[in-house]
Parts: sequence; C-alpha cells; structure tokens
Amino acid sequence: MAATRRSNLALVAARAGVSVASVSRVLNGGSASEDLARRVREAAAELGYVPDASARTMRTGRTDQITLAVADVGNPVYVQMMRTVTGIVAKAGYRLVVSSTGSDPQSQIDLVGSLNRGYADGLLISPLRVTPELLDALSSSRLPIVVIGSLPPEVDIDSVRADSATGIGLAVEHLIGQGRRRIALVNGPVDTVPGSARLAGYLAALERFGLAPNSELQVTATGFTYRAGRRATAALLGQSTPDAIIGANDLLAVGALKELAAAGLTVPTDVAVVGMDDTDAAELATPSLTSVDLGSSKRAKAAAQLLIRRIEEPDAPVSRLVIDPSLSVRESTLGSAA
Amino acid sequence: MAATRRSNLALVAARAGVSVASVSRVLNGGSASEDLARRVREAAAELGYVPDASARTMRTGRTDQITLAVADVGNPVYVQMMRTVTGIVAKAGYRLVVSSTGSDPQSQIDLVGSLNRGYADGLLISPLRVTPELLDALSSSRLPIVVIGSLPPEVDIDSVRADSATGIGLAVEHLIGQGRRRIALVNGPVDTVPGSARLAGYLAALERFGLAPNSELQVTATGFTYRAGRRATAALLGQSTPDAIIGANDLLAVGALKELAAAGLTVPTDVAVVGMDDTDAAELATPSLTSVDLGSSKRAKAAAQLLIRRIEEPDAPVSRLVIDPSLSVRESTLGSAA
DNA sequence: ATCGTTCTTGAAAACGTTCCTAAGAACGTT
DNA sequence: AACGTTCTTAGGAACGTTTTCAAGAACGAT
Repeated sequence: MAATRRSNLALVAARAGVSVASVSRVLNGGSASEDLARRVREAAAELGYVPDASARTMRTGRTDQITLAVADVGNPVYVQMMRTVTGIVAKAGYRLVVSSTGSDPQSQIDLVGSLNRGYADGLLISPLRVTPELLDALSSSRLPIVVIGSLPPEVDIDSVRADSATGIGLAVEHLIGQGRRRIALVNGPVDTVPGSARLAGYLAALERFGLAPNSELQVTATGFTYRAGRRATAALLGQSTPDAIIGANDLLAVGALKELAAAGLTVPTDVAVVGMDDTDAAELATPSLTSVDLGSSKRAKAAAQLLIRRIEEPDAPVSRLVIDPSLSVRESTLGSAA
Repeated sequence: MAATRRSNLALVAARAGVSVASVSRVLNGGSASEDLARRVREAAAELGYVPDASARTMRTGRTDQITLAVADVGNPVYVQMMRTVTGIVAKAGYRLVVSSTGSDPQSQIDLVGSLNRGYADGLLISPLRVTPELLDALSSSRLPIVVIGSLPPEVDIDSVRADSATGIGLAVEHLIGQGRRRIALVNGPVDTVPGSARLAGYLAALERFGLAPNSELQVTATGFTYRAGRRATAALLGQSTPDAIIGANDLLAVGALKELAAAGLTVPTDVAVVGMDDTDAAELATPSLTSVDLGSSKRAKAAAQLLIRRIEEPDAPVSRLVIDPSLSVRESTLGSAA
C-alpha cells in the first residue's frame, strides 16, 4: 500500500541537494555536470518520480496526444484506420486516444468542444454526417484538425477523402464484365457523407455504361451495419430481382450475402455481391466478398501525416488529398450469371 | 482565422469587471448575485471562454477521464466491451479514452507508467499475457485499476473474469449431445490468460464426460485472429479427423469454418464448430456460429462500475467477480454427425 | 443605536512543471 | 595580475485554475 504522497520535482531536488531547475534540466536532457546528474537520477529513482502530465502541459502547451474520433468502433474500416494511425503517430512521439462518438453530429461537436479544453494537440475525425453546425465547430476550433472524408470546397480544413464515385464505377464495370445487368445498390443513409457519395457514384456509373437507373434496384438501410443490410436486402428482394448487389460498405454487403442465402439464392450464381472498404470482413465472409478498396489505410496514413505537419507548421497551406480506389476481386462475383 | 490568444479566467474577469474568483464561482455553479452572474456569463460568451483542462486537473487532481486498454481493437469481443463501457462511464461523468496496446506486456507496462503521469482517473485493462512485471506495474501504480480477466489470488486488484472452464464445458456437453466424440480444440497461444484457461477447461470437460484427451485433436494458433485460426485448422486437419472443433474465440472459429470449407468439408454435417465470446462475428459467419457467451458485456459493465466505485471510494474491499457463461446455439452445430 | 448573523465578493496561495535570467565558478588570454 | 569568456547552477516567474480566508455589506434582532 503505497499511501505515500506522489513525488514531485521539489522532493527530488531536496533529496539530491540541488535546485528544482537542475532536476528538470537533468531529466529533460539538458547539460549538467556528471556528479549533479548522477545525484539527481539516483534521487528520482529512489522516490519513484514520475512527471505530472497536466503540469507539463500547462507549462508547455503540449499534450503529446492525438485524438482519433470515429463514428463506430464496430465498423471494421475504422479498425483498419486505428491500426494505421497508431503506428504513424507513435513514431512522431504522440500517443493516440480513440474516441467513439456515435453517428450523432452533436456528440462530435461536443467532442470538439471538449478538445478545445486542451486534451489533445490535434484531432483526426471521420464524420458520418457533416452538418453546418459541425463545420462551424471544426472551423472555429483552435485545434489542428484533419478530416477523413469529404468537405464542402469553401471549408479551410485539411482533408483526405476516398473517391467513392470512381470506386463504385470499378464495381459496376466489373459486374458488367461478368454479364450482370440488374445491378442493385444497398446503400446506407443518404444523409451521410458516404451514403450520398455512393448513391451519386452509382447513378453516374450506370449512366456511363448505358444502364437505365431503376428505383426498384435501390434501397437505403438505416445504418452501415450488418443488421441494417439484411433488412434492406430483404426489402430489395421483395420488390425486384437483381442479378448483382453493391453494398455501400462491407457490413451491408455481408448482410446482403446472408439474406440472399436465407432467400434460397446462391452467390455468385444467382446474384453477385460487391462490398466496399475491403476490410477483414470481406475476407471472412462466405463466400469471400469482392470489395472496392477505398484506401482506408492510405487515407488514415495520409491524414495522420497531414495532422502532424499541421501541428508542427500551423500556417502550412491547406491540403485536400484524394486516394484512388481499386478493386479486390473474390468469390462473391466470380462465375457468370445464370 | 482566429489568431487571437485563447481566453482565460483573468480575461473574462477583466471584461466583466469582477474578480477571477467570482468568475470561477459563477461558472462552477457557486452562489453569486443575479447581476454579477449575468455579467460573468455574458463576458464568457463574448470571449468564447473555454476552461483549460490541464490547469483544472492540476488544481483538482481529477481528469474525469477513464482509460480502457485492450490488446487488439480488431477483436470483436473488445468492440463489445468498448460499447458497453462507453455508456457506463459517460453516465458517471467520465470520458472514455481507448488505448490499443497490442499483446506485448511491455507496451501495457508502458501504458500504466504513462497513466501514472496523471492522464486518467482510472484504468480498465484486459491483459492478454499476465507477467510478473505487469502485475508489479499494476500493483505499484497509484491509479485505480480494474482488470478484466483472471489474476493470481495474491494480487490485491479488483477484477472481473469469465469462467472459460465452465464455458468450454457447455460447448463440450452440447457437442456430445449432438453425437460428436472427436472434439478438437483450436486454441490461441497457451502463454496467454485465455489460452491457458481454455486448454485447462477443455481437458477438464473431456474428462468429466469420459472422453480421452488426444494430442492430435489439439492445435495452438499463433494468435487470436482469423488468419491464425485458418493456419491452425489446416494443421489440425493434416494430423487428424475431428467431428467437432471448438475455437478459443470467434475469430479462430471463423477461421476454422473457412478452412473446413476449403478442405471440402461441410459444417455442421461433417464437422460441427463452436466459437467463444458470442460476438457479432458469430452471427455474420456462414453458417452462423454456435458460440459460448462468456458475458463480455456483463464483464465490461461490472468492471466499469467497479472502477467508478474504486475511484470514489479508494479503500473499498477488493472485489473479484466471476461472470457465468451461457451457450448461443446456431447453425454450425445443429444437425447430427454423418 | 448597537450588535450579531448571513451573504457577497476579492485577494492570494497552491497545484508541478519549464525556462528565462543572472550569479558565481572555472579557465584561458593578454 | 587583470580581464573576458564559457560553463554550471539557482532563483523565480509563469502557465490557468480552484479554493481558503477574510473583509465588507446588508439585514434583522435586541
């Protein structure tokens, strides 16, 4: 039971018989005589000295922490991003703290507000819904921020986004090459950034390849989750007979896979399925899922690097990066239509 | 571009024409006259005043933050825990920060060390490997800590653990009821806490039901991941012909599902498969996976409550909770053996 | 009219750190 | 021997907040 009071610089200084300033200097790698440095280090070790983060932060204005805010820790695309970002920021000397905000813009605004209290040196945020209020909160924050996702052009914030439109184009092109013509979209909520981008991309791709859009082939799930994907697919199958389904993310696509199986349809023979994000879930699925790789790791990496630059160089020009998509073909689309 | 210096209590006080103390009192709900309170609030709003977290922490010794440390954010069981814990701690007025440490005990020790600098008021940690060094770091930390997982009896730290042994017993019992006799275990590394517990539980259950243990039916994966599960299952199939496989967690079991399919075996007809943790992955799998529910949500909830109590009441007696398992039966075990 | 009580407000200390400034020691140069 | 330069070390201010203490105002009771 170490009921002893936590030690501080003054205690270490007293024990070593030197000034507080000298202790700080030695412990932070400043110059000092051999003898003094040794005494300080011994005293610090004996007292189990650990520097206080808030005192240091108050003095230096730095926390050495970066916050990553994601809507849903359960979405594997965010898991992928977390992994990537952790590595990058650690290399630059920052600790990563992850905050799961939920899809509600208000809770993201609250998060930005609380970060303005100085909990972190920077924020990586991937907002699902971009409201004017959120944009306002992001713009007026004194904190360096990088957005992973699309922003209106007039907003002066660094961002890295995927190109879902081109990505969906790859999926449509591939499906057409496999002989599919009735290509359905199981989308997430269209009032979200990815939802609206994917719908637009889907419609553009259909037009480009000369297919007429058909509202019966478009359904909207209540969220980007497995369960929502199943429900939406059930609705889709109730109103039309697609020969291919594009899920707006991998979880929706896996939901489609399961619902197709439940309806007695075979993938890919009866219906081909494509997901988006190319996460672990695509590989785990049965049959394994062809998926559009929207570069989540690359986006996360670029965003983290951008944020670190922004922290070190606050006046650098604003960057807007776009990461190119590619297609990972797996079992769920290989084999021609019946 | 708000290049203005961040505002503080002194600026607000000057603008409102009152003392710093009064501003603090008003903003923290102390008593003050109607008029003074109004002036303070106006001045604070005009200046966009936001209190500084580190200054407040330094003064009060509180951060209102709780850290949750998990080995791997990609493991769905931790996702489940994160979701549960977020809700509980938010209700008690704490913010949750998640830290992904990896399975290396050293990085967990480093985390405990850094938390001793005062980044959080408490720590929830679910260590994969419990080394003497880690125990030492946990015991000697001044931070309130609750461990999610097993601890040696002599360690005086609150903990909430699952009962894997009983859980595996449920799985074995169920499989025997389905006519299975050659029940294999695809385990994770045995130098981990769950790995050793699950091996012991498996052997005990076999004995209890009168089955002879067979080393050819036991394989050890290099981690608790999907890929490791596939490799281990491939090795298992190379050396024996089980009629049932228990995966030490859901990811390993999904790996087994996929590898069995690749080997041309049908689940559950040829081989039944059971996972552990009963995560989303069990439901997403094809066929859906029977899984032992080790109460991850209940554990997370109990642990969070324990931690909050420990923070508010540091001298409360040490609690060691055990959460009972149950079995969620799904397609992967329903149907008799060939 | 005097006293005691309650209420409002301000001054100032404290939390633990970093870093600026300057004092003194050590040493080389003229 | 006197002086300038460099190096080591200590003192003390500052970061922004909360909170204790005390002073003064307001008010009712005797």
